Amino acid sequence: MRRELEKTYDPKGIEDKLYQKWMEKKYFHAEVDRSRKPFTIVIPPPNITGQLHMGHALDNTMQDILIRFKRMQGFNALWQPGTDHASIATEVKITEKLKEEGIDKNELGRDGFLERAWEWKREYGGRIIEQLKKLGSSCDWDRERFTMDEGCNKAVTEVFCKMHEKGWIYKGSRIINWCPVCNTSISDAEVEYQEQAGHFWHIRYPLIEEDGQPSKTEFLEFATTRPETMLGDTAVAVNPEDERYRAWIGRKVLLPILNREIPVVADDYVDMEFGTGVVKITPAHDPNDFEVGKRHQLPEINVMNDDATINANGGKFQGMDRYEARAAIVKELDEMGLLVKVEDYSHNVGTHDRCQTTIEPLIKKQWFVKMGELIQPAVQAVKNGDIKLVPERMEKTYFNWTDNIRDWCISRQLWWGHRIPAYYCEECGEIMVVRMQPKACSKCGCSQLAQDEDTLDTWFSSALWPFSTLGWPEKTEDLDYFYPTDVLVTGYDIIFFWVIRMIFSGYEQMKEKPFHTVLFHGLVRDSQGRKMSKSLGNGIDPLEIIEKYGADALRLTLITGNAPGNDMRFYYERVEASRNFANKVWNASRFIMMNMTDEEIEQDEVMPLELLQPVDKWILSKLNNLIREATENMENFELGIAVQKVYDFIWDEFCDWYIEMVKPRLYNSDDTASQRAALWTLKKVLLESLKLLHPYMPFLTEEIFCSLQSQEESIMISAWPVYRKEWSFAKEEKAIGIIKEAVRGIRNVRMQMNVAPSRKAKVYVVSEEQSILDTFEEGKLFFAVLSYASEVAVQQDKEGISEDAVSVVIPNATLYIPFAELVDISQEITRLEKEEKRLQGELARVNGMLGNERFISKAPQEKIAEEKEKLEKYTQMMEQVRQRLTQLKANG
RNA sequence: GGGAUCUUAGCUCAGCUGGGAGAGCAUCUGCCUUACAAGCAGAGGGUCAUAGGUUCGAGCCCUAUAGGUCCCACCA
Repeated sequence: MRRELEKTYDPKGIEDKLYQKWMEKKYFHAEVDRSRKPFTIVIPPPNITGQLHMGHALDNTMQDILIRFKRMQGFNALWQPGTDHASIATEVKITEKLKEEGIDKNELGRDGFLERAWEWKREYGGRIIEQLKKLGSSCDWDRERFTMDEGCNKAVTEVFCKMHEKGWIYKGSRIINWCPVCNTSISDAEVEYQEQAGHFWHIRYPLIEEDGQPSKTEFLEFATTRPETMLGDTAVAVNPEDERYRAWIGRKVLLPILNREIPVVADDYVDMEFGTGVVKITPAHDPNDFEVGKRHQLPEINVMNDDATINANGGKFQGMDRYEARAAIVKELDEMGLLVKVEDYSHNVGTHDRCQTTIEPLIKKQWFVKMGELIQPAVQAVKNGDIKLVPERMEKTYFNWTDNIRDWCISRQLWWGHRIPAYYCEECGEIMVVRMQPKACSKCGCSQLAQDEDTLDTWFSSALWPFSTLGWPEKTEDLDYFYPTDVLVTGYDIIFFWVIRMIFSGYEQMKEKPFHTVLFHGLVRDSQGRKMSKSLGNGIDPLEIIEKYGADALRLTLITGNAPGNDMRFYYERVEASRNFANKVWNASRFIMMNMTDEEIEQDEVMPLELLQPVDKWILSKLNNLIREATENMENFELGIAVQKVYDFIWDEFCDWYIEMVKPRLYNSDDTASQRAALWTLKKVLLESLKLLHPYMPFLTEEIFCSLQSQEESIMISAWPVYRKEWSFAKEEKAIGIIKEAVRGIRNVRMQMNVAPSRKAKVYVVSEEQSILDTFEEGKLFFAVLSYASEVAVQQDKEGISEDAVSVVIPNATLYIPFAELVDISQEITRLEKEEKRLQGELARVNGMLGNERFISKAPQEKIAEEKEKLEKYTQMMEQVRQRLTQLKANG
C-alpha cells in the first residue's frame, strides 16, 4: 500500500479518513476483560449547549494522550464519554430562544418547556461530540452517556433517597442566594463576587425614650450599602464590649418610615472598629444578620418578592424594584433628617456567575446536603495520598474549601433538570421522599399528591458521573471492572463544583475513591493573557485551527511548553511551529521511503546488531534513552516535558544528524550490507519515535506508520516502546559525540572565516589516541560530508600539514584545515587566544571546586569524579591550544 | 483579611529530587546541499525581580521586600 507522499504534509482528508478507520475497527471500544488491567478516564461532560472552545481542546487532548499512551502500553483503556444537561445554562439559553420566537416560558408551561428542551438536546447535544472527534479523541462512543438519561436519573434518585433516609439531605428554611433574573436559588459556589462602586449611606435611628416616644436628640448611627433592606430590620446590634453603647443594650430604637420599634441587641459579630460600631440587623436579607437573628430570636421579615420587588411588608414601597425603593427610602430618610451623609464606597457584590445579576439573599425553604460527615473521607483521601492532586499545590485550594465547608443547597427553581423525588400530601402536608411516585399518602392515605416543583443542582448528577456512567446503582460488570477510574483531567476552576463532590460521592456511594489522580490544567488565554470570552470577542475557535493547521498541530501546541495547572497563552506562531514539526516528521519519513523498495518497506527485516555501524548504534542508543525518559515523564504526567524530548530527538538527533550521517551510505550501492543496516536503522528508529509521538499527534503518526510498513494495521494498537539493554551503546554514544563536536568546530571556524560552503578543503585529524583515530576512520565517509572536507586524513602526527592550517581543538585531538590561500596568521592567533581564555575560565572553575576541601569531603563521589574528568579534558585541550599558539607565534 | 502562584534571552514560556542557564518565535550572517525554504548551517542576546540567609555549591530551599495574576472569605 505504498504511495508517493506529497512534499508537504496536508492533514486535510487524512484526519477524517483515519478517524473513520479507527471507528470502524472499534479501537476505541473497551469491554470487560479480566485478563487485562483496565485504565479508565471519565470525560468531564461538556454542556449540551456548548461549542468546543480552547479549554475543551486542551482538556480533551490531555485525556486522549493519556488514554492512547495506556492503550499502547497494553492496558484495557476506556475513555468514558458523555454530555451534561447543564440545567441553568441550558434553561437560560432555551428561554432566550423562546423569547426570540415571542413565546413566554411560563405560558408554555413546564411540560411544554421540557419538550422544547429535549428537542434542543436532540438538535445540539451531539454537536460538541462531533467536534471532539475532530480533535482525534479516542472515546468509546458506544458508551456515550447523558446526565439525564435513564441510568443517570436512576442514580440521582437513588442517591437522593439514600441520603435523605440517612438524614444527610434535608429541607430547611435558610438564607440562600437568590437570583431574581433566573428566578432560582443558587449554591454558594455559584456566587461570584465583583468589586463594584457603591455608596455608604449613614443613617440614624432614634432611641425610644422611657416614655415610649422617639427621642429627638439621641440616635444610633450606622452605615449601610443596602438601605432598602431596612424595611426588614428587626434589630440593631452593637458589640457587648463596646463602652459607647453599653447603656443602649436592651432598649429600643424606632425604625423610621415603618415606625416599628426594634431592640438593640449585643452580639460579638459586630466589629467595634468598623464604622460606628452599630449594625442594622435584617435577618431575612443578609446571611450574617440571619445568624444574629437566630441567636437573639428575632423575627425574620421578608420584604422582597422573587423578582426583587418590594412586597407587602414594605408598606408604601410595595411593588417597587429594589433599586427604586432604595432611592425612595434614601430620599425619605433625608427629608426626615435621618440621613447623616453619603459616602462613595467600593465593595464586593455577590453576583450570579451565569448572568451577573446581583444576588439577593432570601430566606427560602430549600433542600440541602449536610456536609459535615460526608466530606470527611474526601479530606482523608487527599491527606493520606489515596488521591493525588497534580500539581500538588492544588491540595491547598482543596483543603481551603473543605475546611470551610457549608451545607450544599441543591434545589433549583428550574424545570430543566432532575426533579426532586419528594411528594407532598395536599391533605395532611406529609412529605414523602421515595424512589417511585406514590399512589397515596403514607400517612393519611389520600391520593392528592404533588411532586416537589424544584429540580436539582446540575452538579448533583455530575458528582455521580464516575460510577453512574458505569451502570450504578445496578451492580454491573463494568462497574466492578472499571471502577475506580484512574485519572481525572480537569481545570482547576471546578475543584469545588465538581472534583470534591465526585470524591465524597464516590466514597459515600461506592465506598471507594472515584479516581487515584486528578490532573489539573490551567486556562487557555489569548496572546495578551486575557481570558477568552464571548463578550471580548477574543476567543479562538479550535475548529478553525484544526481546519487550517490540522488537529495534530493544535494538540502539540496545547501541550508543549506548559506545566500542569499553569495558564497558557495561545499564539498562532506556536501553532505554526507545531505544524512545521509535523511537516518535518512527514519529510523525514518521505526521505526514508524514497530510499527503500516496496519490499523493504513491507518486510520486517531482522537485523543482527553486529552488522550495525557505530552511528547506527549511536542513534539506537539515543532512542533507547529517549524511550526510558519520555515514558517516565508521561507516567509522572509531565506531558509537555515528554513531548519536548521526543520533538528534540526527532528533529535534532534523528533528522539533522543521523539522516545526514547516513546519506553517503544510502547513495553507495556498492556496499549493500552497510546500506541495509542504515535503512533498517532509519526505519526502526522512525517507527519507534512515531510510537512515542502518537499520543500527541495521532493522525500524522498513523498515516506514516501505515505507509512505512504493513505488518501492523494501526499504530494506536501497537506496543509502546520499552527500554532494552541491548540497545544501550555507551562506547558509540561517546565516539559519535566526539565526531559531532569536531563537525561543529569545523563548521564554526569556516563560518567565522567566511568560507563558502561550496569550497571544500582537506581535513586532518591528529590524535595520539588510537580509539579516536579509529572513530574517525570508521566515520570518515560522513565526517567528510558534514565537515565539507574534500578528503579526510586520520593520523598520529602532523606529518604533511602546512604551518598555516586552521586548527580546531577537541578533547584528545586537533583538527587541521589547510586552506589553499594563506590564512591571516594574526587572525588565527586571536581566535586561538579567545579559545585559550575560554578554557582558562573553565579550568579556573573546575580547579576552584576541586581545590575546595569542603567540596571534596562533602560532595557526592560521582560529582567529584565528573569534575576530575572535566579537569583532565580541559587541561588536555589547553595544552593543545597552547602548543598551537607557540607554534604559530614562532612562525609568525 | 487569608491563601496560592508568578517575576528566567526582545516576546511567550520550559527548567523533574540544589551540582556548569534551555526551547519556540523574533534578530543577524551564510546557504535553493537531489526529505523538508513550513528547510539547512552558524551567531548574538540572560547580575534567573530585589535584599538577606542555609549550603562545599542556589534559578531551584528559607526569610523579607516590590510588582503582577488568581482563589477563598467578606465588615454592616
